[in-house]
Amino acid sequence: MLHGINETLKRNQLSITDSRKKILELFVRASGALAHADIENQSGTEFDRVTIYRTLQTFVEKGIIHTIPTADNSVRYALCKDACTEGHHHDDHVHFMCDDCGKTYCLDHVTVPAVALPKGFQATQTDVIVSGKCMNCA
Amino acid sequence: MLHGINETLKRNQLSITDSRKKILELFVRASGALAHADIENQSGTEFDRVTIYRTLQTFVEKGIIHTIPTADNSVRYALCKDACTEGHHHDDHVHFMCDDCGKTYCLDHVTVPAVALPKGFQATQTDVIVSGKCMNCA
DNA sequence: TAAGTTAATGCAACAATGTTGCAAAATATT
DNA sequence: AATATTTTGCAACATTGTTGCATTAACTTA
Ligand SMILES: [Mn+2]
Ligand SMILES: [Mn+2]
Ligand SMILES: [Zn+2]
Ligand SMILES: [Zn+2]
Repeated sequence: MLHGINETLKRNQLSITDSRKKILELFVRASGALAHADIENQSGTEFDRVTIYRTLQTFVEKGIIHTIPTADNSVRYALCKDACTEGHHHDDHVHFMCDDCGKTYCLDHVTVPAVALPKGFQATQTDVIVSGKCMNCA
Repeated sequence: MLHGINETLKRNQLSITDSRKKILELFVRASGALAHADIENQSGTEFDRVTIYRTLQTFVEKGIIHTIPTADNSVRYALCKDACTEGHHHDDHVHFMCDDCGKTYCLDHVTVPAVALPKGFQATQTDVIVSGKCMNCA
């Protein structure tokens, strides 16, 4: 699966650089979501902080990863598993944050329910964040 | 309705100070949610930035206001209309963010749907954030 | 209501997070 | 291999949030 990384970058018309390869690899290996700080920790002093910010931003724009809204207002990112493309995300799954271990999960098979809005409101996106105890901590 | 402010503070065993009165008043008057910056703007140089942070924190702890998770990761606050008490919030309503005007609404009458989680996951809280166009911008 | 007690505020200093411009380095193209 | 393009690292800055502590304001009780 490791060589899929270069292909993912190519497919998205991104030049293949050390930081992009390494950061994308971290996401592929990760079982849950990653925060900026996680990436900074796991890659040591290898890359500049700014490079990580820019790489994450690029990946989001290309539809390689998506951001996860959290109740504690810390930004997290996870691989897009659906057919997301540049400027067009389709990550309509529920997210789960464990209060115990802090891990954030993409529940890819739990789709977000439809919400009936009051008259006049038009939805374009719905985010659902569930928190509680995860399968490892329950 | 203005004298309800002092009573709300008393009921929550908070001493009545200028900053608390003014900030609570801003929430009562506001039709939507407020960010820290909104409060800072609307109160001018009247209060120190730190005081605003501490007041908001106190109000959240007491169950007077609740935080709203947002997709763009900016903290917003709104009055609790349900029976929230110290350390016990019951704001199980859907939130709406307008992409046009930026306003955040508490849809008090739209309750969050139940979500069926995979085996092993235990929910304690569910947040639903819908974004799109609000009644004024649609 | 005045004195004593308790709690909140303002200030300064700091920490964390994120952004921008630009020269140097790496990647892609020919 | 030479050139053109993109990305990176660095420095500097902006924003957001936190903490300790002396001053000030609010509350309590006499
Ligand atoms: Mn996800
Ligand atoms: Mn609300
Ligand atoms: Zn867990
Ligand atoms: Zn609007």
